[in-house]
Amino acid sequence: MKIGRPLEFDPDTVVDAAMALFWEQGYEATSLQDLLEHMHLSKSSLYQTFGSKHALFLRCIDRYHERTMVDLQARLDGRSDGFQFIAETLNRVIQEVNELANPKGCLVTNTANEFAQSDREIARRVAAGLAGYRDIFRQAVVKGQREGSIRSDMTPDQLANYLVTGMSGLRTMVKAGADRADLRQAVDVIVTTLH
Amino acid sequence: MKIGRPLEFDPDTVVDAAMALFWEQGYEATSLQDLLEHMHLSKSSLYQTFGSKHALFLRCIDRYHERTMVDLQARLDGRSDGFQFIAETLNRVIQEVNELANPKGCLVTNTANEFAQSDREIARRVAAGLAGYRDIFRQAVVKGQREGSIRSDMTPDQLANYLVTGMSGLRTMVKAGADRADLRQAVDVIVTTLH
DNA sequence: CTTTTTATGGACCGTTCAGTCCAATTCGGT
DNA sequence: ACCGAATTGGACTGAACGGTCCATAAAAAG
Repeated sequence: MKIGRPLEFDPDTVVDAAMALFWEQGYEATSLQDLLEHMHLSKSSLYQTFGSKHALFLRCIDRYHERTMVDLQARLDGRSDGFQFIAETLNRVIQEVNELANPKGCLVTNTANEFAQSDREIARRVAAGLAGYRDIFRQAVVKGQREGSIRSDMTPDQLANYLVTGMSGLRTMVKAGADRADLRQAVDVIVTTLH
Repeated sequence: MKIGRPLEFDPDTVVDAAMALFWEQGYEATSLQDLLEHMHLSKSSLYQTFGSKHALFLRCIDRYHERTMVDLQARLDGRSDGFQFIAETLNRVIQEVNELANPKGCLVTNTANEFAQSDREIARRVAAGLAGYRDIFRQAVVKGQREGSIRSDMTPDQLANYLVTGMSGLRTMVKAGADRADLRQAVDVIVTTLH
């Protein structure tokens, strides 16, 4: 069995580069030119490996989702306090305001806002991404309720939907250029109302 | 003083048409071709009247902001109950899910998500738009606190930031294709926590 | 060293983009 | 009727878009 010339690049590495671009600029605003330069790939290699810009984008979303879920789950599992996990997760969104000049937000919610329901495959992935976030929050709420740090007069599902909504809202506020103080107030209310 | 040939169109009417397109599709996704067809204008007329696609967009945002603010203020003033106003405003966001196949959301928050801070003039208008929403909510909270229907252990500013965040989050959830039931739960929690 | 398999660079494609320009037209004022 | 001012349609522009294709290069297997 003959095997041809091997790839000169690591697929995961170049997908990471593409992901960073899409994350920062969105799908439409990221040109093939952009991608080729930052992935250090020739056009042929990109098309041979990924098929199309669209397919590459889907792959980036999948990778993003996978990574953020693993990260969130690890942070949740490695922490006894469900309430603290939630507070910390929301506060991380605010952190971006200082760290980046123009915050990238979350690839999933960015994509939700760019495409809405206009692309089936993308819509499916966005829905899956949101469902994942909701599930993480649900777990955290269950944990917090068991520990007594989160109110028990509302179901974990209710509070999970509430928290996903809150986090998405924060992301939009960050992109809209809201002051840190205003974001802080919003987070404070969300966190306070959990007790 | 001689006056030339008069315009064959009403500027306000054609701006409304452009606004609807930008609202539905976003700035980049709306081509000049699109605009010309829906505005029933020739290219020359558009450029002569508005200068550029970008300038037209700014004008659309201004018009949108002006109209929504007038509408919100009128609804707030014509209602004695601050709490009810807030509940109704949040519920209206959910309504879209049934009414439109793919919901348009809010032009201001859509724009925030599309451009973030990458365009100064747009960023300014987005910030102004959000500030307007926050002010409306602040008024409603003050009213509700006076009436006793809204908790008084938090300042109107705090709750206003909280509510703007919540509404923005709902908009993202709608675009992401969230179930009506899930949105309902999120709104219920937000509304409940106001008491 | 040859053959086979595959990657690669770069030329090329048709389309669409926002924007410019001008000749023809249309209307108000005199 | 005429003139001046302003609108209008349509041709045109250069650049950028995503995508295709092929000749060349390179490496692994025999």
